[in-house]
Amino acid sequence: MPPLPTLPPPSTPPNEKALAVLRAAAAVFLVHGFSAATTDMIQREARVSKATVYAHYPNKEALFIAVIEHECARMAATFRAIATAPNAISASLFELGRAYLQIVLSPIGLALFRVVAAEAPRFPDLGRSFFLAGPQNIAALVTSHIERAARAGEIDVQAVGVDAAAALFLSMLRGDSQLESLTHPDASPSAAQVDDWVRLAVTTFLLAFGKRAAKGAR
Amino acid sequence: MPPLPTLPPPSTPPNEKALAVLRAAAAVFLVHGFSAATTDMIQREARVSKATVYAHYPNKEALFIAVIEHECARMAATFRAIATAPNAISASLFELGRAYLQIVLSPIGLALFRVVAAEAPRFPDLGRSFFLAGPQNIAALVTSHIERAARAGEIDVQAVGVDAAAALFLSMLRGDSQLESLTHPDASPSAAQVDDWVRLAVTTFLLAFGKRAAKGAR
DNA sequence: GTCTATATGAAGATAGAC
DNA sequence: GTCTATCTTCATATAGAC
Repeated sequence: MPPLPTLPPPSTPPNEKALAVLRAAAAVFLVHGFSAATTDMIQREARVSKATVYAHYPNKEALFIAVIEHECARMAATFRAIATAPNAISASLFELGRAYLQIVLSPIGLALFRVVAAEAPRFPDLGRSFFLAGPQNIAALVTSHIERAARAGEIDVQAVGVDAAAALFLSMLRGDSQLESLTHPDASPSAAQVDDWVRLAVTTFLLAFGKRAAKGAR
Repeated sequence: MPPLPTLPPPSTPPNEKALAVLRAAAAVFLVHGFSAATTDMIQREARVSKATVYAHYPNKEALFIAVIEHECARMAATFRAIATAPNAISASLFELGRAYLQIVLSPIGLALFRVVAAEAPRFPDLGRSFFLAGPQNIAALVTSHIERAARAGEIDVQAVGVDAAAALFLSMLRGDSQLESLTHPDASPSAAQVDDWVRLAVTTFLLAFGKRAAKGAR
């Protein structure tokens, strides 16, 4: 009897310990930033010896880069999931906006932004990765949604163009909410507060680009 | 309501060396952030001995706090200068917006934002100081400008309120420009690019809140 | 690959002369 | 107040056994 083939480890089997290191590193780097984080913290958080950390990553910088790239990929996957979700076709600006803001204002979203903004001068590639995985990704989503709405005659964005309209919508969403959350780390915004922000952005967007009926009816 | 205390003047003794230390510390902290900055760098930059640094500031944290408070106070002063400038009464949204964006996107403005965002969890007071000195300050300015325009019948912001309208205008201004500058530290936006961003925000603001003639005339 | 133990350097902060 | 010299601690990274 041939031996039952043990389930072959997937192509790139991240070693169990290697994964523990990466997860621990994420936790530590996202809380303390690059410089204040120490390999000791990571080693302890991963319940692993210091040598094990260096067995999988050549140095602290490489580990940091791996962490941020990993988080960016997760963020990108989240946005792709929104894009391909069954309700995507009927997704309103409001739903899209709320999904975006919930990610941006989540503890991980804020921490990632803090770290990337702070370390972009030192790690320029990470700044670009973050921009592509997050803002760029969601902007493409919103743009296509706006394009559809424009073709359907629901809105008119000729004054600024589709891309700018999408960017402005996202800017209005992020604007104050992200700034307040970044500078007031104690207070986490409530779900109701988030909804208020989204409504405000949607209202203003439609005032600017909605068909005149919406405004004239007032 | 207790009177808003003006930011307490940073305890800067008129001492020549103390000022050199503070200026050097600003240069170092704004470039490297708190943790990566070392007192050696500051000492060297100030052309002063290490003991002199500690003669004026009890430790690295206190020096950092002094630096950030000082920069926030400078920023607040800049905005107050805009407010009281002779041309303030005739200042258009465009001029106000450009002044704001030039400060936000300046090397110091970006560096200050990076550092404050990164260190706000560790130094919550600095987050608050920054918010009051910068966004809050300029928002008050824009709000009063919008209020005047609304009373003059040039715009109608009843749909969202004056405060929200001001916040949205500033959010549209900052939005993409600040995000791109933060994540792409190599490329500094040109003056023309800045003007484009301001025009875009003003255009959209007027589309949303301008009297219908502006929109109907299109 | 994983551990314990350690080398090596640098950081924050101080002592003591002037 | 200011300097030179130094103390102490701790960080990154490695050596060598298993």
